[in-house]
Amino acid sequence: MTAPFTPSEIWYLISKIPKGSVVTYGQLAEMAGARGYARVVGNILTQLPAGTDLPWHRVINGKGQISFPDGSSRYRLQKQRLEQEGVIISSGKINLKAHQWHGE
DNA sequence: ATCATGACGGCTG
DNA sequence: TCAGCCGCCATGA
Repeated sequence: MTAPFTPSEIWYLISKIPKGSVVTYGQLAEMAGARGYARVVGNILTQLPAGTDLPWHRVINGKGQISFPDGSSRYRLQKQRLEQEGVIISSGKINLKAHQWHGE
């Protein structure tokens, strides 16, 4: 854990993402003051407990896509949760310009 | 110390 | 637009 931020900092940021909005892994890293650490943010999400209350589904990659194998159960769960919040997903892609959250 | 792997991202043809 | 390729950082074998 040599990263310039701790898991709890990332968890906090994620808890602040408004319903119906999304942010990218790289964005979270930047918000935590560490450009280039997108991958590490992903590593942290992997450690999340199964029934966590954090809205982890609002975190997607920079291409505007869900970072799970298309069709996998986790992919379907994330997609379903996002659509339920009003996020439009067409052709597996999300319009970042329209849904991306830019901080508080 | 080296190698592979991952919920990433940017550049390029 | 899209697939490749490469760079990036942490973690575990």
